[in-house]
Amino acid sequence: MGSEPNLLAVIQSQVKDLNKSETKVATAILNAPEDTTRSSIATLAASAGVSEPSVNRFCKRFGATGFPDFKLRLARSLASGVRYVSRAVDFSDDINSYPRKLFDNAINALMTAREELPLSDIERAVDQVAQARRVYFFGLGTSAAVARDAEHKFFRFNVPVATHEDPLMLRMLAASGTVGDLFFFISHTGRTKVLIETADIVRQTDATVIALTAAGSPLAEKAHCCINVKVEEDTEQYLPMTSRLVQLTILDVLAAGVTLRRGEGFTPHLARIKDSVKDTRYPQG
Amino acid sequence: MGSEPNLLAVIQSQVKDLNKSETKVATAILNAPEDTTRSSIATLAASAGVSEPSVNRFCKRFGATGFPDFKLRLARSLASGVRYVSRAVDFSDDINSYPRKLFDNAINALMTAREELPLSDIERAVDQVAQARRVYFFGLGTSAAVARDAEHKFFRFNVPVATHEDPLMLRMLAASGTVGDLFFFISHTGRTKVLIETADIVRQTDATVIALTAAGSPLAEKAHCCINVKVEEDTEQYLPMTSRLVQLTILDVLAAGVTLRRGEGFTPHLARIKDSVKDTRYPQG
DNA sequence: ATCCAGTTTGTAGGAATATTACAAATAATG
DNA sequence: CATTATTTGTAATATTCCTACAAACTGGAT
Repeated sequence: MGSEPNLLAVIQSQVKDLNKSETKVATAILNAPEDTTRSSIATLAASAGVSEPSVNRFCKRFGATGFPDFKLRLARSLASGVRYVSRAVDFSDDINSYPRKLFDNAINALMTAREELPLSDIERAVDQVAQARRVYFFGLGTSAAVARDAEHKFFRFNVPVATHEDPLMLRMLAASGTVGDLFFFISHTGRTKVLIETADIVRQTDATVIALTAAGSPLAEKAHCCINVKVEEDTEQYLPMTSRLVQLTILDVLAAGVTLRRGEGFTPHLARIKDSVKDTRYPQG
Repeated sequence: MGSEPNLLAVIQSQVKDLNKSETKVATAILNAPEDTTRSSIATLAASAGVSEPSVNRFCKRFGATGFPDFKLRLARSLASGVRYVSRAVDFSDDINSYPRKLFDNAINALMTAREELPLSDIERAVDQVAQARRVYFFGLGTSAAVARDAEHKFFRFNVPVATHEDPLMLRMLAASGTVGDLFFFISHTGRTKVLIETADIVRQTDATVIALTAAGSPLAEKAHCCINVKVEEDTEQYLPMTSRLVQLTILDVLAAGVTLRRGEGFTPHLARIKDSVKDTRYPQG
């Protein structure tokens, strides 16, 4: 289920390589894409001033099996595609535009990630976490908050979890790793020296390394199991924000996976933890 | 661009009011919505175990002019990312379903929030943060990680920021507030006693209270300015995860807002901060 | 010019698909 | 248990779409 590129954009970009009647069809579609999804091949052919088979050929040229399939793809593009272009915030933006843009970007990132979920890696990671005797979540900078969040999530599974930011602590803990210890590294870039060095140290022990980071990065290479997060981000502009959202969601997925692995008998335990904070809140009213 | 309600959601919600054959059609579609968009009315009728006109009637019942139109609407719904209603993960899920569900929920929450962004509140909050002499981010439990993230984001604006979790610290800092101090509370429920009490103390000073929390909650009432996050969440099941994503994104929005407020002359400062961590990473490539 | 290969385009018929009218079956009501 | 309303399916019709093929272009080469 590969995330197809926006169909309208594709048509637009290839419009100059088309022959006469195909060009007519292309412009007709580009002028009224929404209408196109509702019209029959005859209608479109008429409004483009060509014959029906020309339209049909046009559709096939763009990867569709026929006109109905083409309409379907077009409809999909329109639904998602409007906000498809990840738009960077700039100084010409105002309150009416930049919040939307940022939300759009966030949604986009999650949608993209959803289409490319590395399910087998996730499954392996769930296994590791579920079996671990001890889990460390290591992340620095922006990822420190993500690691913190992970700690908050995973302590519920009756496994000792910890987060650290002190590089010396990281190294020492890494060196102390043994069978059953799991070191879970979180990094947007996968190029943070401290983390890579720490992972190196872990690899000299019998402990396990999991990385939630960019595919192909140095950190990813050190890991026994790597969950790839590829989020294209204008990391020049601001901070990595969308990748962080994806990371958090993937950690949610892992937590859910572990919960499922624990089985139904585990829910009372989770409920007890939840109940424990009840008295810290005012009751709903 | 009228945001039509998600077709699958509508079907799901009305499935119990349908008659026998319509129910068959509904379940067939809900089981394989993606396939449905590609299949003919005959195929769907067969897989649902009903006749073609039954399918046709079903389509019309849900506002379509006919089956092709229905497929189109369905395709749009699928593409718009809100894949399912809010489907809770349960113990019948496996690796092929629960990761998707969680991502769907996350995307859903962000899309809903995007439609209801409290722009004027955001603007006011940006003002407050931009002018503040000092900013405290207070959050407990899951929101502690969000507060941490906020700290990471906002220190860049040359304003002293801090996070704390110790209730005693919270109270003492609250009491020490003066004009120009900004206390930024983050809470999913808005009913955490410690935070509410702390906000109370702040209100006895000349400092300002901002809350990123649920509308109408006790905490929201204490705030000078409240950014409402209403995310319906089966908080019974697991943890508040989607609301946390929305909170994070809103904090991103605020950060962007402050950046814009600071103006273009501020970018070198941001660049300097970014450069400072360059040497902690291995270069790309 | 004009012939020829290659390409493009349209025509027409046929195949697939969807809709409608109506009748049979089922359920609901008195 | 009869009567009415509702639901469902059958069969014919209408629509939409696709394919094969022929006509019309195009751009060289003579």
